[in-house]
Amino acid sequence: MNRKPHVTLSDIAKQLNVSKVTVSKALRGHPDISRETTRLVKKVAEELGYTPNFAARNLSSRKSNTIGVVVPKIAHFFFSSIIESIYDEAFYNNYDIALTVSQENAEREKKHIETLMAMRVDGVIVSITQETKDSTIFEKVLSRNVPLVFMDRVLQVGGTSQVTVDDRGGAVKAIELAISNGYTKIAHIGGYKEINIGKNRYEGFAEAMKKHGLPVDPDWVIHGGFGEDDGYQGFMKIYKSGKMPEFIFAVTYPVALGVYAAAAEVGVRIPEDLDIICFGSASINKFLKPALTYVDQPTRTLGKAAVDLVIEHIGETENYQPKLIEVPTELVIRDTCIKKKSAVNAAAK
Amino acid sequence: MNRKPHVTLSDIAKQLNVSKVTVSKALRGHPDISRETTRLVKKVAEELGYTPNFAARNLSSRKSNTIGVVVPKIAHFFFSSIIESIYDEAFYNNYDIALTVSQENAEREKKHIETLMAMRVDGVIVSITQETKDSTIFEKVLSRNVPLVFMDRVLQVGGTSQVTVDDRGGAVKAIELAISNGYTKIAHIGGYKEINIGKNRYEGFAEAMKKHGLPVDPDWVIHGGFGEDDGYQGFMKIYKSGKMPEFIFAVTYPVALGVYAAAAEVGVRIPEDLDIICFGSASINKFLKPALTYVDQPTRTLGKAAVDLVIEHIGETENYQPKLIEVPTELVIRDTCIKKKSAVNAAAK
DNA sequence: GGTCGTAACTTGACCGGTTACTATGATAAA
DNA sequence: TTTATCATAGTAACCGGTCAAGTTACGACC
Repeated sequence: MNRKPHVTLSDIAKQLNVSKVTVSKALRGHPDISRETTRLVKKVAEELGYTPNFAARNLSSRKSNTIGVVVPKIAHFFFSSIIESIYDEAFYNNYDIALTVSQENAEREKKHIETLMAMRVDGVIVSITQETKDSTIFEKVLSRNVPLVFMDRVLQVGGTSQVTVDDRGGAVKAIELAISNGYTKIAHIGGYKEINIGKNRYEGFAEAMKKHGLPVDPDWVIHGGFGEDDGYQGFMKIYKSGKMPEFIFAVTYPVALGVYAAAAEVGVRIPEDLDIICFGSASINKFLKPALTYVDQPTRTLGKAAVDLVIEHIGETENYQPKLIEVPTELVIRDTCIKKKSAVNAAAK
Repeated sequence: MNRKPHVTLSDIAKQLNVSKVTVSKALRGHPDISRETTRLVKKVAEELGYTPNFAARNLSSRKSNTIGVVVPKIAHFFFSSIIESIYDEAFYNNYDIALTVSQENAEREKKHIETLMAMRVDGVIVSITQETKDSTIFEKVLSRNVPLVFMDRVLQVGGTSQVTVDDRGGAVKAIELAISNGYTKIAHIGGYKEINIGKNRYEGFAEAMKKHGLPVDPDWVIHGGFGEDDGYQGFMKIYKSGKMPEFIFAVTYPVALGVYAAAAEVGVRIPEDLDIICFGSASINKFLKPALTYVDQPTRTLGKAAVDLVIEHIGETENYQPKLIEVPTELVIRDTCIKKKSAVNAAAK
């Protein structure tokens, strides 16, 4: 296999005795060039095995036709399905995606965003890490006039658009379902309060409790991360406190799984001894026993909306108005968060 | 927010009254430039908020420092965890990753590879789709002298390196475990035979059966895809045939899940009525009831090996020797594929 | 004093496209 | 016949870097 330098526009031009501009225009279907010439150019390009050089194209046209994406995790249903929808929507709109994964690490997130800037992506979609606090890197993106859209996990930075889930409303729905099923001793294993999804889900929980005149026991409100281990630890903390709630509202699906694991370990039965509901789901939920009742987040809608939003902003050369899109949630009833058995009689509610 | 054109090397150069080459070299830590000048350049670069332009860099240096990756799926544990390890290893070696997802669609796969070529990625890692048959696009990659490494799912194309799993050996281990547990009526819900993982797992199955003098019933060997639905259909096909095996060897984890779903639907209990083992796992396996006993594929090893291999090939300017790496599997025992309880019951079935 | 080596820069070309103008011949309008 | 217009194509500059090959100043060495 001998080194075959890449075919360029000039190679095609030489072959046809035209200028490279003609070739460039022909390949892009520019009306300047006649049907016949265009046909010839395309034919020769094919024969020679021409492959455009994106670096050259991006450099001279000052756009990359690429949207940068930064997500905290990839091996989780929520994000991987969002990513699939982002790819689909970008593909449909003829954009490329530059995907990066921060692994819930703020420093890595910053590096990735710098790389995306260096790639001169036309826009950026970010779902921040659990630990992201510093907004300077995002302000830098904005100051460069690069459209920035936060998705699901957002940071308050002026001028950015957001696509979020109705976390507060979803949490209220979840708690009200629990209450309507006769539960009063309700705990919440939540995420960090510093991040919107943690904060809003907690607030929805608190709001619903208050509205129904139920006390919120501080020992029954745990704040931590969004992973399985956080759920495990959260449960154990509550368990060891000695007083058990009847019901847990978990901030994410992995957290709920952590609760399952911990409960199994200490012999607490779900849903008999402890019932549960959570935010988000996974493709395997139907195989879980008991399958979790959950607040569904429409991942496809989220991804599509985020892409559409950046593209819209890319179109607007001048000062665009940031948009805040909030997509509604839906309760999906499965095997948990069912009518409380011992309280069936007292279900005069 | 007013349009602020990007800061370039020349901007920094002007400010310091040096040439842009000096700036370029300084930023790269080239020994040509004095400590003092380098310090100054970096300081001004920082002040001005310089961000390199990768397109320009790639164009003039003729390399992108990027590895292209094409996978068929992303929302599945196997691939998403491989991808995480690919990112980690690339990050460690200072390479960027351009990730694309073919969605098991050969045409899309081809398009993605063309995009990667246009990006002039330094190397490509591919896990082909279920339906990929045509190898011309891959030959095109090779003819361009771009290192190509197939990962897990491979196509036989001369000159490519491969990182695969010991599918055949893993299948043999799985079947022998079943046999040692007393099973003789063993079915296989397999993948397409045209693709290595489907072919080799099937062959391992057949080899083990033959070795132990067990018959392979053609009705008990199903070939299809690698998804949950394929498992569901596969089970139903066997179930409707009227004669049930005691044991199923599923080609992938999702296929096994499909079997779970189908079995539950028709009231076949796992593992009592029908026992099962599969290739691959998922993070939620421990929550599955019964948790699947499986042939573990070391995803982190796969991803890392693939990246190391491309990088190695990128290093070698001249004709490199393709390498075939096969990583071993391991049996992980959980709740299925356990000792057969009663040969009488099973036989009476 | 002349030659050489070296540290520290600079010059100019080039990577492979795109873009804004310019040029040419043919045809239509005046 | 002259001028305006249009369809087609060409020219030259530029995008923001990198690379190879100079250039300059200065001390060392014989």
